[in-house]
Amino acid sequence: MGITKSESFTTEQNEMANLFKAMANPARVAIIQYLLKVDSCICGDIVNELPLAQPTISQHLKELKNANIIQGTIEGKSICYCLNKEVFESIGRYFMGMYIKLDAKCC
Amino acid sequence: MGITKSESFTTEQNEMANLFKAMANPARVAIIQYLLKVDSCICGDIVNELPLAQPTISQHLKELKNANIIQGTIEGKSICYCLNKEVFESIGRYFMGMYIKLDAKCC
DNA sequence: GGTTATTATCGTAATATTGCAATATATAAA
DNA sequence: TTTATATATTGCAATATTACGATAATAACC
Repeated sequence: MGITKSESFTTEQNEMANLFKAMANPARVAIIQYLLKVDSCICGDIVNELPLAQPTISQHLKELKNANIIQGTIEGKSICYCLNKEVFESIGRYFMGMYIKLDAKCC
Repeated sequence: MGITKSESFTTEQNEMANLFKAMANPARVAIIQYLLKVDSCICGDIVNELPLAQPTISQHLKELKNANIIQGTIEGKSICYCLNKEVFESIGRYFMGMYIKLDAKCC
């Protein structure tokens, strides 16, 4: 055992879990916050900003890109990264929708 | 290494990461969705609903409770679980706030 | 007390994640 | 074409997560 039983759950449940997993690390939260502040930047900027090695940052950027949270555009010899606006809107709606649906009646 | 360098990041960044981590698993997403549907239930109901063993469900409930996503109240020999409304409001606001801050200008 | 029902904990095996050094790749500049 | 710059990939060690069987803890009921 030790492996998540993904096949036992719906595609939507797995997609939500993967989206949260992409944000479930302080370095990736910091990258998202930094991108929110500067709008867009190159990988090297983040390496200078965070106390992590370049390969580590590169790996985190890859995971954020796989989850469609950020996008990267080649610009000469560097790559320009920025946040994907739609993702944050849809996550926000997901949670606000839950909040509205939620009854105050609890145990 | 292999350990997350939590001490290198802010308390807020670690708290957000931990909150996402608590939801970064399809079983826990399914538990949250089930609780949204039924308002409240006991552990045994979730064991019947999901294809996971009782100790596994119990462990997932513990993690959700640690993250303050759910709360459990002792009711006789069983425990009644329900969602914490405030958490979903605050996460929703976090993302909607990001969406509003986000400029359309990307790379 | 003894029994049953419900949930939690312990121990463990399998797998996933994190971080980095070393190295590879790609593009621009000289 | 060599050199410098920027990012990605590989390989690995340390640690974390996932799932479950066995077992413990707790509370109601007789």
